[in-house]
Amino acid sequence: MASIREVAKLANVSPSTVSRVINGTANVDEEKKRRVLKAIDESGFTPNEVARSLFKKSSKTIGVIVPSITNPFFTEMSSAIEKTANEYGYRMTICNTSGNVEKEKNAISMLTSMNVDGIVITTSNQELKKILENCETPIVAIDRVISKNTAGGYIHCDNYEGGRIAAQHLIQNGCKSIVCVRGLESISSARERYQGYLDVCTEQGIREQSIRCDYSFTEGLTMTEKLLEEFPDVDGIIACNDMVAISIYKVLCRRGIRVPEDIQLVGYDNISLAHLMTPELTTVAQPIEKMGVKAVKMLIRKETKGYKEYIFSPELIIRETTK
Amino acid sequence: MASIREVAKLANVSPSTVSRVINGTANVDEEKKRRVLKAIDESGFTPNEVARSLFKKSSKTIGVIVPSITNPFFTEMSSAIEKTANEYGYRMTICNTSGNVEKEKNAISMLTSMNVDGIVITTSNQELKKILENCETPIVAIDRVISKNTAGGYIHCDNYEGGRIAAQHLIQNGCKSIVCVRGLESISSARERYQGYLDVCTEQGIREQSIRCDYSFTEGLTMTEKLLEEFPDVDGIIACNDMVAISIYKVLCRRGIRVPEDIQLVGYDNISLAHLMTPELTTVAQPIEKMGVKAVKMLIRKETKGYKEYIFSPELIIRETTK
DNA sequence: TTTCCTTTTGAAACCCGTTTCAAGATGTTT
DNA sequence: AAACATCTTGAAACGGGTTTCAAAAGGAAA
Repeated sequence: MASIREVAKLANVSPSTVSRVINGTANVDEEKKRRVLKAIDESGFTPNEVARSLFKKSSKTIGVIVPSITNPFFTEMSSAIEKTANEYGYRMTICNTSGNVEKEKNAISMLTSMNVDGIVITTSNQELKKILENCETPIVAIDRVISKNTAGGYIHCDNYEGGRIAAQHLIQNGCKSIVCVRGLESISSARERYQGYLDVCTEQGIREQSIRCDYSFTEGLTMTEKLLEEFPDVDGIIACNDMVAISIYKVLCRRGIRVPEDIQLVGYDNISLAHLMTPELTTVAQPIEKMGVKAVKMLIRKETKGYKEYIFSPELIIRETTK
Repeated sequence: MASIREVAKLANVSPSTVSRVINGTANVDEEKKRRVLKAIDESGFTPNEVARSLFKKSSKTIGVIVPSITNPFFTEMSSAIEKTANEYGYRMTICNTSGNVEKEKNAISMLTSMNVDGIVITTSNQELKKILENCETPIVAIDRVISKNTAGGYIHCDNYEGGRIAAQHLIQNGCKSIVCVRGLESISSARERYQGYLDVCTEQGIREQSIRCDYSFTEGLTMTEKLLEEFPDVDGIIACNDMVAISIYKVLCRRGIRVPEDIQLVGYDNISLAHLMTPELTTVAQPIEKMGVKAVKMLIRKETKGYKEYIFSPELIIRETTK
């Protein structure tokens, strides 16, 4: 691979001049510029990004740390991040952690030592609080809060309101026995959604019924079985996310339970699959793309000094799994 | 951020010694080693990966270039790649190209100038042939071939056989009017699958019927409408992938057409959603994970000198959308 | 023609971890 | 005690762009 010094030799100028031609950082004599461009072309030179970022302390990269790269919520978010990053001349690199603290720590130190210009992270581990506070790289937490007022940004959608919306919708639709398939207690967004559901229940004098479930569809499957056993009179289910809603639907269907006639079902997130599945899934939409876009903008504009919170509003999308 | 020279000063040794302690590349006096470790701990030093990879010409990273990061086939593949890469002490960075040649070229030059240790690419653009041939970084094409015998590896699943399997299954199940929703002509894997379908049709004296469709579910939706208009007597559909199969199912369902009673449907890929959807999707499985794992192994073991082809076998997974 | 200002240019330092090389230290053999 | 082998260690060079700084060159004003 040709280096800038070889190009310089070919064009009979100094490396500095070549650098100036490449980056347009200073005026260069037209004749020399032509020679340099010719030399670059002939040698097939491409500037070495590593050397560049070593000096610049910037790699024009946004790092994304997520608990799963197969979960559509995160891929749709990452997709938006990547697209936006590209628009601003940045790349994206994804790290998958499976929610594992060690992997998260690794990912952070890896990304910072790669000179990424910003990190978007979705995590629930309180342990990371100190690390993130001492991290010089701009960081925004997305979807899940690590700790309010920790340095960095926090982008989320009003989960409490989302939980309320879902519960209210089912009650309005005549449900008397609503079960909330709540996410893990450790996940802030899941706790908030549950709280929204709970408050509506107490306000309306409806019994609280819930069951815990992580965000995977395998667990969605087994938890639905358990749910039906524990709450045989259930007529409305709020799922912790759309993937789980899909698996709940599968089990109900298998059991011959009709949706929405016997049980009404509402998901959460509005991933594109919610619209694509049959029947189409009623769900509480989060503006997934907008959240990703906002995260990138905050990072690039360096709006993460101190603590910056940005809250989006959820929206109920009524489709076919509720009346 | 502390540098190795600061650590050296703190520990009262030379930077070389610090480097040797970090990497265990040479014996270091126990007492000095202790001082160095103490200094590292106190200063919170982490080696700068950029400087490291500048010298080493390796970033311990595998680059992945895919046409979409929301398509489950690619995310499941990337997930396997990431997991395997991690096991070998490598990271993964994903580039999304939307099938755009310019973005693909950019991604390649970006990744090589980042000193990635290997590239996994899924592309159909013949234009890249020369670039890939001249690329010093090990490359493996996955799923789609760029050109046989081009330098690098090529990992795929026998698509011709997959097309045959799907067609044979439908014929055995009594289908008389089978429509192949074939993928884009530009995509080698799609061409091969179609060829498999076609050959079975001629062998069995069945009429060839097909319609083109890209791998997005939006097009899947509109193409199904067109399909039903053009082939009103259709009783079997082979989809170019599972996502399209899901959208085909949606349209059929909407029209009141029963699956599998009126029309039998077989997908392709066996993404995890195929199992999760209701009804469960009969599909031709590709060993997505194994393909990803193999790609990483080939790259890390530097088995890509010359041309290395590795073919997996497809497998019919009979579920609920066929009789 | 001299002086001053502006522009262009290359040498060298810089970013920071790694490695080579040779010197210094320690130990062993004869 | 001399000669030799082995280990430990730091100085310096390296990788490849970028930037600073000062010199050189060109142009304009006096």
